[in-house]
Amino acid sequence: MDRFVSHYVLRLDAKGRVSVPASFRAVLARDGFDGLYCHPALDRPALDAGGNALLAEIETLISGFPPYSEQREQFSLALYGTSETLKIDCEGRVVLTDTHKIHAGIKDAVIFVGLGHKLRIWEPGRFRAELTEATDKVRAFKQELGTRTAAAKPLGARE
Amino acid sequence: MDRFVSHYVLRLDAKGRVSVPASFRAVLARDGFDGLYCHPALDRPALDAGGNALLAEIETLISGFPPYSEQREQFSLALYGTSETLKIDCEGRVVLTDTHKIHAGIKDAVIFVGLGHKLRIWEPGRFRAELTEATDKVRAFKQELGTRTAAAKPLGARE
DNA sequence: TTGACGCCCATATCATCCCATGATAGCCCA
DNA sequence: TGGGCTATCATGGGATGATATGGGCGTCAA
Repeated sequence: MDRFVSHYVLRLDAKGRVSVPASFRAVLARDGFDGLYCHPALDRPALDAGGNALLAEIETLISGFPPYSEQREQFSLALYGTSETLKIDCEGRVVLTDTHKIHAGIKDAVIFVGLGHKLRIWEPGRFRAELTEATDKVRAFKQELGTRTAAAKPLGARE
Repeated sequence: MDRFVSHYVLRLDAKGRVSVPASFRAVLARDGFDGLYCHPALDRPALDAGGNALLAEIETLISGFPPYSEQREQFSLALYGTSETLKIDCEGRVVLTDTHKIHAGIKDAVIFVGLGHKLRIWEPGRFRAELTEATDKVRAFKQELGTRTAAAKPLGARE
């Protein structure tokens, strides 16, 4: 498997360490990235993390703005400036920074959520709220898609 | 055969394992996917499962939204974040996660239903209810189609 | 010194692997 | 055509290994 899939609840130990799920470590290893690149999500109380695929996405986003433009500076700061490359110890654990933990409201447990090319780290309670909301919206969108498809032309999306 | 067809009732054993029907395993093998990709169906108490064909469908859907867009984030979360790649042991069995079993109301038996490019996993009782309802709708639609067809031209739509 | 961090080892739980058994269906041969 | 054999498949249980997690110790820097 070459993408981050599924979600896992993991607990922080007394030293603040948390295991990165084995399947995610496997994706990172395949991606060729040593460590875990991590930054606060732009508009959520969560952390985005990943490897080279995430870095490439960020690079693409930033290079889309003209050099020295205000937006480029701001996105560089928000994405590069606040990020960390966490080391993964030989048991597969990382230590989140205090800044990141505060941003996501993380105390003694986290949820790692696979989003395909990257993963997201949540405080478990907040994740459940987010998931409910996303599920509702996706469901509504699917209904709309279904009725539209039936009435007009197919969109290429089946089912 | 390169698609999932027919349906099979299988029972979970004491460890929660359930055999994937041999014919479905054959389709997965031909598809080149190792394991069984599985996620909760968006608007039904059932699970959608499959291999590369299903993943490709999801990938196509998600990549249709721009990076960092709200919809992309929600679809990634609802589809990738809630999915699992189940391993198939050498006897052809998988273990469903508790979350998935709860979503589908699965206890000690399941029914695997082929849907062509993917398959769906139901608790048998709920499947029968769904089947009854679907049959009624199809029958009504067919009647409607018949009267319309008699008056005008055929639509080419099957089923 | 003290605290943070990296490295090492210990352990319990759970998943995976491996082998065994019973049932069924398809095949071969008389 | 009928009977027996065999391959395939679903199912069951024990053993082994991986993984998450906890804690000890040394090192480096403030």
